[in-house]
Amino acid sequence: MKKILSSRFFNRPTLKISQELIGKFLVRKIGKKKIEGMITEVEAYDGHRDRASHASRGETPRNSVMFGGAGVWYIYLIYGNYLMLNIVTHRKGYPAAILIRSTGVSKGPGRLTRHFKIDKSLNKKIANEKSGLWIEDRGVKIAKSKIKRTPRIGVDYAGPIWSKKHWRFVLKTK
DNA sequence: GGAGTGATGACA
DNA sequence: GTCATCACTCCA
Repeated sequence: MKKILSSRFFNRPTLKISQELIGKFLVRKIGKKKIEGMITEVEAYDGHRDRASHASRGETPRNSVMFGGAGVWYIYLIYGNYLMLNIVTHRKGYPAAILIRSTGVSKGPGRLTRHFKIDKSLNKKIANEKSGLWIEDRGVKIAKSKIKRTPRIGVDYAGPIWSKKHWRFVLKTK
């Protein structure tokens, strides 16, 4: 069983999707070559009230894609070196996205984008075969007990209320 | 523990 | 135009 996740899948509450993304497959296609890996770690950024989210300061040229429709990539540069890969969720007008932090074949969000040869040209593109970057359901079932929830990484600046929310989802290795 | 790195956003 | 900040990684 193999099914590409469509915008319908992503047009739902962010935290619910975050949990379901664990065990799905990230697929990158460049020409005839495919790079793929199972998603093992994600973080949710949900709504304009989330102080850790780029959307907390309102809409800007960079984050405008978060305010748009679901199932679209949000890619941006951080610390002058690393690109972050996010998938936009929730309905149009509600700013939310999920940061894909890790797959089985790469550790860390900056390493992930490098491994999958993701660049800024994919920003604002729809996650499907046409754009060359998408997410698939391959029928892998992950029990809820196998998913660990922790606070998000690197968001202390957002203050205790938001930095302590358990919006990071990680696949337990054993 | 600390440097590197450059786009972005806030402010003037 | 300036300036501080940052959803990270690497090396010590």
